[in-house]
Amino acid sequence: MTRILCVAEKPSIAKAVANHLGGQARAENVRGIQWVKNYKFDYEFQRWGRSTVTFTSVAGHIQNMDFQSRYRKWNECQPGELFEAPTQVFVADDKKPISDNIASQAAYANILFIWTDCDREGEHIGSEIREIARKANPNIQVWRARFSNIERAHIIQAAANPIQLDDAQVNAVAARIELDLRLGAAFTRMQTLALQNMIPQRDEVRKVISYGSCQFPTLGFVVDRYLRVRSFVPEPFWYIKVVHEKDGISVKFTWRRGHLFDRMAVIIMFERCLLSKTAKVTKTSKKPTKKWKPLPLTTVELQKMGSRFLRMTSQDVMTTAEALYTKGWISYPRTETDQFDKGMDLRRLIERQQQDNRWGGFAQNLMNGGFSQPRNGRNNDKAHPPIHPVNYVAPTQLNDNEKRVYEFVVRRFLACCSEDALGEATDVEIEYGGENFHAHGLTVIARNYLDVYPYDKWESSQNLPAYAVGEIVEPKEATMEEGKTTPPSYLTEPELIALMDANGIGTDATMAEHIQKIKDREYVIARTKGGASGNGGEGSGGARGRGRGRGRAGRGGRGGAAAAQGHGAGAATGGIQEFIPTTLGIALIEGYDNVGFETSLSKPFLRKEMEVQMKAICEGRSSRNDVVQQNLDQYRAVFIRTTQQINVLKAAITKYVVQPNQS
DNA sequence: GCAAGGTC
Repeated sequence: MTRILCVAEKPSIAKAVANHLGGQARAENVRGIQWVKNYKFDYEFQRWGRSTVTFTSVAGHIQNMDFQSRYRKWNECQPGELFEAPTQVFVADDKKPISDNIASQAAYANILFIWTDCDREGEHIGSEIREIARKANPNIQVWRARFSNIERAHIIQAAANPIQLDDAQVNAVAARIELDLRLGAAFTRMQTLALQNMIPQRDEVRKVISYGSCQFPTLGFVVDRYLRVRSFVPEPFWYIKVVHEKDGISVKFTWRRGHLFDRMAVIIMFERCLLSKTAKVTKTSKKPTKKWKPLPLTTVELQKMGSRFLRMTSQDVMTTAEALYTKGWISYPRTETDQFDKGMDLRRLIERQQQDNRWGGFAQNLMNGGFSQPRNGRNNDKAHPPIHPVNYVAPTQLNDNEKRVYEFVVRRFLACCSEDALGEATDVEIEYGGENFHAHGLTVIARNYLDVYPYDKWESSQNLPAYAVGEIVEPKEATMEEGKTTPPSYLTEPELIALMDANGIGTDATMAEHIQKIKDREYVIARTKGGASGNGGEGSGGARGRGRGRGRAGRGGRGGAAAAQGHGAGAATGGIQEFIPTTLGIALIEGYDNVGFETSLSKPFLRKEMEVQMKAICEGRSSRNDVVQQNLDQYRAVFIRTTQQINVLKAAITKYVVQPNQS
């Protein structure tokens, strides 16, 4: 019989696929590592016939890249040498048992069948597995499975149609790995060595002043917003407000022009209104409207919603979601997919939620005919389904954070499987002294998904009285009002995540880590929005207190800080984190901006560009070597210019950190 | 003492 070694990217996939192919596959322990198992069974492959199978897994990347030993020591080479220093790829100590397991299993196998996730990183992990297996058994044949979910039929299909590893994708990732290492290490050492002794150290530990292609743009977003808040100058504006009373209802009409910054112009228009005495109804409409139910849950959305509604940092949300996943309560929490596969049995998952006393009744309604197929978003990573509950767990078995995240995941899932909320929108438009004004009313007719999803708000406004087109009305009140523009608020965590996502900074699984990193490095401090103290709010002292002063008023209620209330543990109020750069953070960004290269290291363009180039490698339009060399050349120029003009960077540090009161 | 990406 043919002997086949299958390797997945993580233990859960190995287990699930092995059970689909082998029935109750026998699980054997692997020496030196608890969570990886070897599943043994026989299977009739279309291509290879009756085979003896070992199905195992790795746990992410097995190999790491670093410089050769001499270049790992900070004082044995110049940071600039790291652009060319020889590197080596090796198995990290904690991955040895995994690597050894693959080697020993491969030694007896005829075929290596790779089952890593079907994304770029998965392809690279596949190549690492291939390398280890070939070292142990040079004759082994290598294949790869193409699968996008772990439904039985789909897996059987994938087992029957093996393909080859895509070396273009492998090379794209290899380029990223090398660039991140070289640029990260070179700039980090250069900055740290040049600037460290200018920064007051709070304790004995020498703080690293790190650079990374993701952490710096992340910091850049925070600083950018901070500077906009600081430089904000309020501007006065004027507008006209009209109130009419009918059937005992006072109807407020808003000006079509919104507001204008020219006071005289508004005065003239306002006087025309007053002169005309009456207004005429020009348009009325009453039509059904709806509020769409949410899309299936992705990782980015989970982190945004979590930091907005659950009183948790995105990092805590991710750690908690991972714990819920490993315990078997929710599906894999790292996914970009916002579409449920048509074949997926969603009803079975809803059924399990019927026993809960908070949303069980709602789940029951879905089972009794209320079910509606979830909407499809635009993203499908072809590796994982949207995040959803897989089993029911009682709140007593979970800790506080787990309770919140689980509740959110369940409510979101049930909302997805429910109907849109329905309402009726009424609109009335009047013409008054040559100006147009309108009033809008909403009546919610069926709350539907809103009943299980308190994170969305949609409420009836007052009912508008009936108006007829052509009707002449006499305003009860017409006033000219004054207002002023309000400053933006500091960047909040959900906003930062959205910016990172939109600019391709980090991946769904790493964005929270980058945010944590700029906190750890004391580039930013986090505090609770609107409140006095936040957690982690002990930065190097800098910006705190300086950004106060003006404009906390009138931030507008529309932001989203208004959380759901009174709907159980998950619907916490307030508690959003906002980020303020420290003096060090501002100095770094300003310093690089002043070095004056076309694209500052703090801007997201460079990371985006790297993404574009990786795609080019994947599509065969570019090569690994070209991309690496081209980027090294580009960054080397920035590096040289920065070291030559290190005084520019030092000046920024002096301005903000050394003498923060004299700016 | 350095990065970012997987995952436990």
